[in-house]
Amino acid sequence: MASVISARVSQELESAILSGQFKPRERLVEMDLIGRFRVSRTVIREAFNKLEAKGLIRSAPYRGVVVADLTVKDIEEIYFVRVAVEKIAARLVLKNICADEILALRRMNQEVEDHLRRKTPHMIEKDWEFHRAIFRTCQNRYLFEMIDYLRTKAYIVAYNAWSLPRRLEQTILEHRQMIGAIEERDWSCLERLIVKHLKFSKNSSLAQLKGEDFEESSRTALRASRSKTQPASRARWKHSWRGRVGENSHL
Amino acid sequence: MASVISARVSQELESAILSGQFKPRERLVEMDLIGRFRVSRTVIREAFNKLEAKGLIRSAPYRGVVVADLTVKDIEEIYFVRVAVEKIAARLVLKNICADEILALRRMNQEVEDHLRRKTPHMIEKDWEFHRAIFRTCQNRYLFEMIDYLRTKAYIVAYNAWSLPRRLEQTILEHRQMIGAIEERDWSCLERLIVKHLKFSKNSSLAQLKGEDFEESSRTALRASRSKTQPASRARWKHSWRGRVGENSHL
DNA sequence: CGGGCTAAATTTGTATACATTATTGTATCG
DNA sequence: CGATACAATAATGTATACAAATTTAGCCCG
Repeated sequence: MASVISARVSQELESAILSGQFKPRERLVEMDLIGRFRVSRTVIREAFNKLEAKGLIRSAPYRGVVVADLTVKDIEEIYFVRVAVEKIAARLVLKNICADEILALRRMNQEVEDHLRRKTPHMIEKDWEFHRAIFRTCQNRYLFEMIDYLRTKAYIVAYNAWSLPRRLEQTILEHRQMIGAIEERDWSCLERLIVKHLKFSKNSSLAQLKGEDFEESSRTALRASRSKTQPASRARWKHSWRGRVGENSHL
Repeated sequence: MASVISARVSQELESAILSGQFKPRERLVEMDLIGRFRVSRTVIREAFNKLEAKGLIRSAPYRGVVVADLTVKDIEEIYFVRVAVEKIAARLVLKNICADEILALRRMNQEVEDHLRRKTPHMIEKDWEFHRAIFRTCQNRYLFEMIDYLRTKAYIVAYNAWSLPRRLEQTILEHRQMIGAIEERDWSCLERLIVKHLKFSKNSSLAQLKGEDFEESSRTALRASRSKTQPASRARWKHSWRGRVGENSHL
């Protein structure tokens, strides 16, 4: 199933979603994407399957695919679990990480800092890799999978977080502190850093969510006033299924 | 993506795997399955995608699909996380569950007991539903998803557990104790029950795993002695990719 | 003008044909 | 006899055609 080509498409689509190129609730139409990626519908659908498994899109029979969106409740739930799970993982990291791996983290962070200072387009994925590298040393594949899944999910509504003031400097500082805490096996310090980081991320997401609600409602109002000729009842229908499609598909 | 028909196929395949009809490392060939389910390869492949997301099968490009297998290390890792996560969820259950839901649990358990005593073919999935019902009341979709994912994963090598002596009576007792602990909001009792149950499941899985290793090695020896005419080097190759395919595909 | 009905257009679901790759079988050579 | 090279076979990956469902647009009517 995991053909190399559909993996590429899936990855590029994922990047597009996480970078905000496709916004939550935006529809993804197969026929549009075959042009963009120069592949057949089959491949697009394979990619859709992968993304649905990652929780980045939702789908319903004969109604297509939309980018997943998160409610405030989702954010609350996700971050509750993230805190719990990352704490557990962090404990394992301190227990299992060896000197080589700490050195590798330092080197990797050097690279991250380079990208952050030069604000390259890859800085976000480099930061991502750094966090993955840390938690991979917990030596528990399933714990790692979960952390990755929840982080990805959360980032659906976090693409604006990096444009916040002083975010870059803050990240550099946090990374250094984390490596320090790991090196000294300072459990309570590492825990504090993780919780603080997650709290910050959560607030970013919530802020962005509120911002989008605002934009959304103003856009909706605008459209409604422009298209008075259309039957209002149908327009509202179209809108509502998008918001509800596949709500329980992942439960 | 989630067409009704591929969902059906996916579900039936899942049952077949979890009931041991398809054994770990067994190969699933598309062309064989289209006959069994009377659908096209497209549908089979859709189902494969869903099952891969659930971690029930593994795949590699141009090499097809095999039922996932778990090593002893996997079992250790899975149950470590299950204990941690189910403890957290249980705390939320006690916090959030209401009288109606407890009543519903009692009714559901009555049904489970019926099936268990009559040893119907549905007893396992009824038990499954009961546990899902409990953890659903934690009111955290993501926590619930994880518990479900890990439980499913673990059951790949647990289809023999139900034939163990006194397992049925044990289950009935455990369920009643759990409901009691929930009703009285007795956190430490519920935690004890959960940990005990998981410990038991883990040991069942480990026991089954050892049993299969034994069967596997005797079967392999048999085959090797029968096919002396074949070049030994190639035969061994064929065997080794099956065991290794897609090992890192899910990480 | 607005609401409800039917038909066209769009979109997704399924089946199948063709392309690519891996595995198996066979022959040849050292 | 065993290893290698190459042809035949079987399996998966990709593209496309056709079927089914939904959405959109047009129409009529009150």
